[in-house]
Amino acid sequence: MGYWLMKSEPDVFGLEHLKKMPNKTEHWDGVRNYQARNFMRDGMKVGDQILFYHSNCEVPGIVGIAQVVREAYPDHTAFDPEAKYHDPKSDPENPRWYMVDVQYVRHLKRNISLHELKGHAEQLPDFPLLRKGNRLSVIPVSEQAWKYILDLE
DNA sequence: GCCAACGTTGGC
DNA sequence: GCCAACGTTGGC
Repeated sequence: MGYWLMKSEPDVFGLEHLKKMPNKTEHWDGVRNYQARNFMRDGMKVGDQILFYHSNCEVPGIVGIAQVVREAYPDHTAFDPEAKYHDPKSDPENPRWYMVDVQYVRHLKRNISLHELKGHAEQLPDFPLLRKGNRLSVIPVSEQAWKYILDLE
């Protein structure tokens, strides 16, 4: 079983939004970073668990859990000239960007803020979120880090 | 709103 | 292939 962390801006699409979607499921479109794409396309499997992280907000941190319910397929929003994340270099014959479908699992009993996580940096040596300048929106999480973080809950 | 970090673009 | 310019992310 794989573990991941995905960032989202709660003002744009937060965990509450995901919970209210039909089937509590939404496609994770708009990823336009090659490293993040590769993690989604090559790494994510159905059933993988996701730490849902809120960024760019009052208290950035992990707020809940989601899971992968569909493996990577072309992000069609890249083909649409009207779409915010349109990419003229991506087309249906040769898609450049991919997305997965993500389903709401649950909120954490309490939010685990970035600030709090920083206090556990020693126990989370490989946790990319704590690295300076980290901007990836899709990040693999080790099983140890997954368990450690959920034990904080 | 500021700014550091970092990815991408494009001229050469 | 180098690197300056530029755009974006995201914490603060």
